[in-house]
Amino acid sequence: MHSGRFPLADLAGGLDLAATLESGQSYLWRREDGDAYAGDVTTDRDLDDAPWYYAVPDGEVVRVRKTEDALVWESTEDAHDRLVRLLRLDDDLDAIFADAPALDLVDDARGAFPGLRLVRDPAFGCLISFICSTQMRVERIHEMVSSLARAYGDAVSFQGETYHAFPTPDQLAATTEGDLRDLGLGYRAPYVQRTAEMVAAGDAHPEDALGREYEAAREYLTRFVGVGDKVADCILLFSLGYLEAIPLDTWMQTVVADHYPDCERGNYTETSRALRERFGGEYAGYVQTYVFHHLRTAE
DNA sequence: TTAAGACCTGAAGT
DNA sequence: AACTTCAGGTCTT
Repeated sequence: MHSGRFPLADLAGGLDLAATLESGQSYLWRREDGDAYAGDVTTDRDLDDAPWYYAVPDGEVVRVRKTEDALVWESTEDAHDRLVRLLRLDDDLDAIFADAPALDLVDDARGAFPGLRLVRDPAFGCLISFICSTQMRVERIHEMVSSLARAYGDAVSFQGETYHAFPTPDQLAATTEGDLRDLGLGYRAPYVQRTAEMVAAGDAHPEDALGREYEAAREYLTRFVGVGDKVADCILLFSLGYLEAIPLDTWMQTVVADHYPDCERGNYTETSRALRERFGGEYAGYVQTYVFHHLRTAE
C-alpha cells in the first residue's frame, strides 16, 4: 500500500474536495459513506467528518480524504503525480481569479466556493459519462456510471475491498443496446454502445481532440454518437484541459438570460463566444464552473 | 441552415 | 392515487 499527503498550505487557493467531486463535473469518483450523492451539492463545510472518496483510474485504486491540514491519499501505487493531474492540484486559484473579470456574479460564486477546483478526468470515462448526462440529474448519472463499472469493469481489490474500474472501450463495445437499456441508460444506450465501438475500433478517440484550436476540438468531439456541443464542451473542460470551454446548458442559458442578455446570439456557437469573452476568455470555463455551482446551490 | 418532436426513466410536483 | 413535468441535450426529419 502506498500513501502520502499534500499539505493544504501548498495548494494555492485551497481545496474544497466535496464541492470538487460532488458537483457534477466528475463521475470518476465515489464517496465511501452511505450518504454519497444524496442529491444536494455538498461542500467541505457541510461535513462533520471528512469522508473518503475513491476512484480506479487505469486499474489502480486511489482513495483521498481531507484532514485538518492536508489532503491525504492511499493507493495501490504511488499516486502523487496522478492526483496532481486528476484534481488539478497545481492550479493556482488565486492567480486564475486575479485575472477573472470583475463581475458581481463571479465574486459571489468565488466567495461561496473557495477551493472548488476543476478536475481532469480520464477521457474515455468522461466521454461516456457525459453522453449519459443528457436530461439526467447528477445523482442518477452517478448511478448509471457505477452500474456500468459494476457490470462491465475490471474488479480490483485493495485493503480487502473490491472496487470496479470504469469499463474499457473494448468492454463497452462488446455490450448490446439491450444490455445497456436493462442497466437503465434509456435512449442513451445505443449512443454509449456505438461511441464505445468507435473508440474500440480505433476510428476516433476523445484525446485526438488535443492539440486542436478550441472550437475545432469541440467540432471534432461531436463525431461521437450522443455528443453535441454541450457535451463536447464538458469533455474539453473536465478532461482535456480546455479551460476556456463553457458548457452552455439550461443553467448557463438562464444565467445569460438573467444576467448577460446582451450575450444571447440565438445559437450555441455565437452565444458561447460572447459569454466566453464576458467571463475573461482563457479561464472562462473555470469561472463558469463556479457560477454554475453557486446558482445550483442557491436553490 | 434552422426548427419542431421524439426520446428512456424515475423522482418530484399537482 | 393517477397524471404531468422535468432533468447539466442530441438526433432526426
